[in-house]
Amino acid sequence: MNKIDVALICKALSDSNRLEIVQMLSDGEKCGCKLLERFEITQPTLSYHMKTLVESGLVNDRKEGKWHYYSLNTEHFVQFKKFIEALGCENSAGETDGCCRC
Amino acid sequence: MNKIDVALICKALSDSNRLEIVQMLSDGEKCGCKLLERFEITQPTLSYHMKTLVESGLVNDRKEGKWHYYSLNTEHFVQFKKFIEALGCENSAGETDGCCRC
DNA sequence: TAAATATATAGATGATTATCAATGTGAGGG
DNA sequence: CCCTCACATTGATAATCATCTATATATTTA
Repeated sequence: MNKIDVALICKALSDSNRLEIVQMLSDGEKCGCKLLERFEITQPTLSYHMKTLVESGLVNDRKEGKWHYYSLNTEHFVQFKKFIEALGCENSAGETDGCCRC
Repeated sequence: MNKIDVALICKALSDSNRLEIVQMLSDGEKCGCKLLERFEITQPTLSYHMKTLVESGLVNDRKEGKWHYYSLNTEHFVQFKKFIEALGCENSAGETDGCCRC
């Protein structure tokens, strides 16, 4: 995962509605209409946010009948977390113990 | 640290220039002119990005003579990492072992 | 087949973003 | 006291964002 991918995910998480959607999905997959109930936004706006999340790679979209089930893309999410975890940690070759100061 | 703070930090990290600045600062504090050397942007644009980072709480700004020294706000950064680490982890009360599946 | 439901798309709008050139400010040096 | 250097601010601009209303599409149900 490179800088561009991470920046895209950060952009996806830079809206508090979308952050809350991700929190809700951590509990397991949910369909769009269930998500919509929890927000004070219109259906097209939710659709727009879900598109943003899916395109960032953070969320999966599974269609079943007339429903869309959204879930976290765990693989991608873990990679993102690793990048953020490493960010802000000195990784210079000069370190003798192989550990950063964070 | 609440959702609004996290969304603000994510917004600050949603630009690959700023992501790279944070990477550079992980190596220790740097002055603006040193940072500027590494990018293909003008000085006002760097100034704008640094303001964004400082206002997100992620970066400290220390003035010394005519220089500005920027460094990571470790405390804030650690809190952000904790939030992201917890995000996407089920924390429901039903869990018996107190651990999430991530 | 017609109605209802879940979602997407199109088009509009006001707000915000990233960027620049030009200029202002404050500190040091000759 | 002027000049230079590091940085901020202003004003402009083109692009993107978040949101809405209106409408289209696809699927299930009566």
